[in-house]
Amino acid sequence: MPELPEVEVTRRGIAGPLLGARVLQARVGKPLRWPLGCDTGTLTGLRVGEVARRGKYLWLPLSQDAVHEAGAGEQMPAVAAHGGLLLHLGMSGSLALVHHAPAPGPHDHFDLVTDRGTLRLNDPRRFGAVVWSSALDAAPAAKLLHRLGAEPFDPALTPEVFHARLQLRRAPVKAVLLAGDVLVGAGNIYACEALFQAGIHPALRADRISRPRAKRLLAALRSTLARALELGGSTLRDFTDVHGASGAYQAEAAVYGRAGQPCGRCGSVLRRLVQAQRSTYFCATCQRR
DNA sequence: AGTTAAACCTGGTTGC
DNA sequence: TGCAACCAGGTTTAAC
Repeated sequence: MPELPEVEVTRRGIAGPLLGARVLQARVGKPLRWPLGCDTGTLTGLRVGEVARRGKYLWLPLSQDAVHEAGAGEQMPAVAAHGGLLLHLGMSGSLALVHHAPAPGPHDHFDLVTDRGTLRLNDPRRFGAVVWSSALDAAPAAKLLHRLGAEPFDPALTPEVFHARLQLRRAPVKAVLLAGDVLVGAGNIYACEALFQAGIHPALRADRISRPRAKRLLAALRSTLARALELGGSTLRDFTDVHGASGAYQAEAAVYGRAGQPCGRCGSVLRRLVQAQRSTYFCATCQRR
């Protein structure tokens, strides 16, 4: 489900409302990809900082108040707890922010109850994750983030840098994009769409992409992700923003999920192939090796 | 070292 | 209608 646009839509939906919110309680449901890594009680009383995104991960900073609020005689930890939650929406996850949360449904696997509302993770397939980490650059968060490639809109990712990184890879360009270690954010939908827009065959080896074509691919990735963000992401089945609204990009997809339909540019029948265990959709006429 | 399968889950759709 | 097979926005881990 969630690729960079969906995760960023989610981040924008929760960052403002949750900034400065106090955690009243946390609840975990069925197991997700990894255990939370702390007792739910550890989160109680902490305040939420500025929610950030790295790739498809969200980071919710949580820290003790600067002001010591404990009354005399109350037990306080010697060192104030601070850290945060690293969240991933996996394949089918979405976050909702509601003021009066109903009883959790069968797929609601994490609640962060705050004085500004309840942040609830719904994730039928449970490939998502909510993991406590003492800092973004400490384990376990650092271990999960360190392999990630460049942010697609990072100005430091120039066409020259992108091309140079692709030159090091012999795998099909589609597989390299999905791996996320050159550039993060593009998942199956947007990798297919960007390759179509750039006119590049998905099976082309990454190291066979010329400098001009790499430049065109980077531009296509950026415009595809930016357009999806404008439309609130894509909703195939599960994804909604924090208010429950669906994305609209899927209706604009030129190739994704359209095998058997005519290409909107040339009229050829769009095709599907499997790469790295994922479906790739493409136009064999418009996309050249 | 670098690329490719297997694994984690649930549920909707397709086809016999 | 029932049931099996296949498919789905991801990514770590193990195996060639």
